[in-house]
Amino acid sequence: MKKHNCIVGDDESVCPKVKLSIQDTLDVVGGKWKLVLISILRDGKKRFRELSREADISPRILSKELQELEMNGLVTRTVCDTRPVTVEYALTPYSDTLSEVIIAMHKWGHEHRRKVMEHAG
Amino acid sequence: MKKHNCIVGDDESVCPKVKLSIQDTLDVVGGKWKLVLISILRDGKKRFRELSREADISPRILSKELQELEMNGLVTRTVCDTRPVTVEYALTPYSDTLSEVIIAMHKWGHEHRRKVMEHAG
DNA sequence: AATACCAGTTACAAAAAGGATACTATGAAG
DNA sequence: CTTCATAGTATCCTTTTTGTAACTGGTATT
Repeated sequence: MKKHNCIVGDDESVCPKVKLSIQDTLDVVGGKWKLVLISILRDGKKRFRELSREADISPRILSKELQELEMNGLVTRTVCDTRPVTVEYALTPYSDTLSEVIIAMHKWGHEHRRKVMEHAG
Repeated sequence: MKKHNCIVGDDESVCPKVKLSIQDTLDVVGGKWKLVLISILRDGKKRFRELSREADISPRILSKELQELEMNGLVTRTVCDTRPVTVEYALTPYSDTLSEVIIAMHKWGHEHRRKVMEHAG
């Protein structure tokens, strides 16, 4: 399956815009953790260990995910002059553009859980 | 990292609702293909090979993804009495509840691409 | 010096996802 | 009988993702 790197001049019938846009989004915030991390950071900036605990994610994965989010301009990493040194991760203004996505997923997950539970109970 | 199977009685500070809801959503439509397939099916029902071609996804993966979507009540599978037999996949009414998610991701991906391109160009 | 906390990194293993190819089974067309 | 199209499945392999545990390096506390 080839990469969808068809920025321009692509055959619309084979690689329609909607499919492309969704894949673009998934490239940036897809995977198991990125949207979870962003949703946690919406409560305010957090330090590395705090994020690790709150998301229940190991330091290795967390480090990688945060680097990718930083590279995509969604979070900032700030080293604080405390002892011991702490590092704060915060959302950028650009990450606000993801609000609709996160709110929609939050709402859907909530409703879906309700429906699954009432079906089970 | 433990499963987030805390349906009730969970410690809100460790497993807040937003994180949980998003993880619930990802459990159902996370991964590389499910939202892409749903977005394609929003144009109307498709047969197996059509989906395979349009999404550029191999039959093995497509089969697995469609089964999972069917199990979660998001698509229906209909065997048609044609020769050779064809199978139609279509969205269920319940899948409409994902519209906000899909539209939000579509919009974000589109805008993000615009921004990345203007920054590169 | 021993201990502990912070922010990671390294090394390794396991699991999940993805992909290529070939194959089944059915039925029609040539 | 061969070829083609349908919808998958089976097998094998590679890549990606995720996880565990231990470890570095810096600073402070006891």
